[in-house]
Amino acid sequence: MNQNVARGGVGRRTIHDVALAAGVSTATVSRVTSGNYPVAKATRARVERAMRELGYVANANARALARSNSNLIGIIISDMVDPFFAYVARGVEIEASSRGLMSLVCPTRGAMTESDFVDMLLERRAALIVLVGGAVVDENYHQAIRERHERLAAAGSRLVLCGRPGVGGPAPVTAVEYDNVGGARAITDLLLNAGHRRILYLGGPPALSTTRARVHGFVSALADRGIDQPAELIRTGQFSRSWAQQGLHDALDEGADFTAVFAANDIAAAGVYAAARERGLRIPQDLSVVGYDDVPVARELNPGLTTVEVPLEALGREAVRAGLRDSGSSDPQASDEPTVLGTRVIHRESVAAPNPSRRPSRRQDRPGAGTR
Amino acid sequence: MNQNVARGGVGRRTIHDVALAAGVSTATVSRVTSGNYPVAKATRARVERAMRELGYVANANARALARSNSNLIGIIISDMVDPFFAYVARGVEIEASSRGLMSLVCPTRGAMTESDFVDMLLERRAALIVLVGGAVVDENYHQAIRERHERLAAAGSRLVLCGRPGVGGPAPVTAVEYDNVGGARAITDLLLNAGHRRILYLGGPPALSTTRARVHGFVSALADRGIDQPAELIRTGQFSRSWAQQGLHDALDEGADFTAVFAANDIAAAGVYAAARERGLRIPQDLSVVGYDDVPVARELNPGLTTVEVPLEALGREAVRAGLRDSGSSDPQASDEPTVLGTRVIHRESVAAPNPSRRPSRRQDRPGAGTR
DNA sequence: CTGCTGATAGAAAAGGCTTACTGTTCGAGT
DNA sequence: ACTCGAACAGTAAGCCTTTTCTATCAGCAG
Repeated sequence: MNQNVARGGVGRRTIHDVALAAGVSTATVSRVTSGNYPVAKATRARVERAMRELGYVANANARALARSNSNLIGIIISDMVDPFFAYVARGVEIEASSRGLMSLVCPTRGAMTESDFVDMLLERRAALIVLVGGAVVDENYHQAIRERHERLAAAGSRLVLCGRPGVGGPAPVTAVEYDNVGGARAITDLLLNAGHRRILYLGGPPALSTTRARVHGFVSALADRGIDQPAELIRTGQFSRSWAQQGLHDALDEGADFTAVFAANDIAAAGVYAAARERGLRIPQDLSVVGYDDVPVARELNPGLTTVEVPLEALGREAVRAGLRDSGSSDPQASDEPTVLGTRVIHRESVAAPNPSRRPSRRQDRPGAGTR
Repeated sequence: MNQNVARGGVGRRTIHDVALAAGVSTATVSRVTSGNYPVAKATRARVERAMRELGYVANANARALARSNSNLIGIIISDMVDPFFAYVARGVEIEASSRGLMSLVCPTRGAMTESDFVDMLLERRAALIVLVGGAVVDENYHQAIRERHERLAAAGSRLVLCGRPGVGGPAPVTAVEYDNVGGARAITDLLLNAGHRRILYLGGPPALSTTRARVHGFVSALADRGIDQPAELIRTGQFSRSWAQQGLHDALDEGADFTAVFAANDIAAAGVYAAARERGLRIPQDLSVVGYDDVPVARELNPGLTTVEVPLEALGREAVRAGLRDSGSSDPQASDEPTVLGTRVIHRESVAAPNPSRRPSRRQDRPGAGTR
């Protein structure tokens, strides 16, 4: 065997070593590894043998430089321990790794912003960047997304929006969404059908597209029954458990009148459960509660939380499919209409008919009483 | 301004453009961006201005190639939606991004194996690879880890073990662990102090180092009180909720005699709760339950789960600190002793004194009865 | 026998950044 | 006034692959 020493790298073989060992040029080796150019059968075999014997593994960085495109896919999420994002990220990862792409997860909860991460991914020439989760859709939104999209396109990266509004126009940005309005409407109907008329909507950042859509579905379901939702029964803030917990306490302290709570998501619902327990309110006898997302905690809550299932993992998978789809066809219209995935109601035990004898009220219920 | 067109890339500026615009050589620009070589103040300012004006962003792939080391850090975990791993990964990510490294998450639950990912990370010249979670420690373990370690070291990558046994020897592999034995012992003592003598250990893959250590802590705490744990009360299998749920049903069906359950982790504990509810067993009156890890679900279970807190995020952070620590000092002994993080018991409401009148028994309790 | 075509394979030029070397400048020491 | 060395900046050789041309070779039609 050709015992030439590896140059460069730290003791690693390069395409050069393989070429020498196989008695071909580096170009041929490259053609064998990338497989997108004809190589004679015998030659291919020799090259493959040399690669095996030398334990050759291509330098992905050199490849990325030469191709000016890396096989990396950036997943920009808010927080990787939040199950909503974890499941979407998993979907992205599954679809990515099935195509040989590696997933860079970029949580914006820490010191880095979405924009920092986009820059870093740009430097890396990531193949695809998936922006996950709701966004603040103000007058700058479309402009900002479009600019980002163009900047990325110029560098050969693709952008896909996942769970936030698409951006149309002459060069639409690929988007994959799920049905927030429909889901909210469906679960509100469920509450309505159980007899509730005064429902507290609790949680979610007010400016976030997700919140807007859910609230919209909620309010319009009520409106369809001729119910006018009072402003004091829509309390937005954050998606967190602690915010919702405090939120329920506040609403009760202020004497708000409601028999059910629509928590902005399941995590918030957990906060509602906690506060209800602290108030000695039984779910669902004294208070019905519904959530959104159907993340695993929904089933661990006691009683089980009735909620809206969001196809989180499918959302992630679909995002990379859509993002990579039109790689071949140069037809920009292909990605014009955003994909939207359906949601469905998951029935558990947290909803019952309103209890006329016992309604949530001011602090006369001693707090901290526990479940019993 | 110098309006030279960007060469190469797709419309992007290169270090060359910046050099031209600033009237310096590319070497100088490089020195400004990397900051590891003195540059006169005025020159630096000019270069920085040029970069800003051109919107220059370095090509990370070219840099990685030239430096033969990318600013990537691989996190090899079993599953990104499992909170145990999600929290560790978050710790890694936080520490990584504070050093300008990006995190590649590599879940081995899918089609890829740990070894596949290691290869891919090798191709990329990842700066650090963190292997998270317990491992099957058989006769090959040390050998395999050591080999992997050497292969990585040869390519300039570092390896750190996180939550699995370290590998000593002449060139020890950096490891960061947490105290499984001590934690298990402590929470077993808590059960013992509450009066329990017959405790079922439930869950966790039998061969996994994590399971071994937890069971060891459990058994030795019992032994310290002169209790000999019968084999039928150690039931290992998987960490999953569903496995544990079925496991409790099986144990009960087989008439096993116990008053408390030590679930291998909190997720398994959730399964125990579910099965207990299906059996009409009240926690903690009829059955005490403890878990391990203290992931968020522990607090949502009702009653709150008494468990062992594992500093998951700190574990991840410490792993990258330790892995990157001895970059400077070439002293290999620096990482000899694995770091081990402490655990502590979190008291909630799932433990009570054993109930003499009511003990878990065969199927006479009608299943599916719910909580009420 | 000549010129052409198709299938392969090689040479060499990117691709963008880092860094060892090699200057150059300028102030300080003598 | 002269040498020395610090401080800074430029030159150019990498780092490893990909890919565009170009060359070679067989086989074949004319």
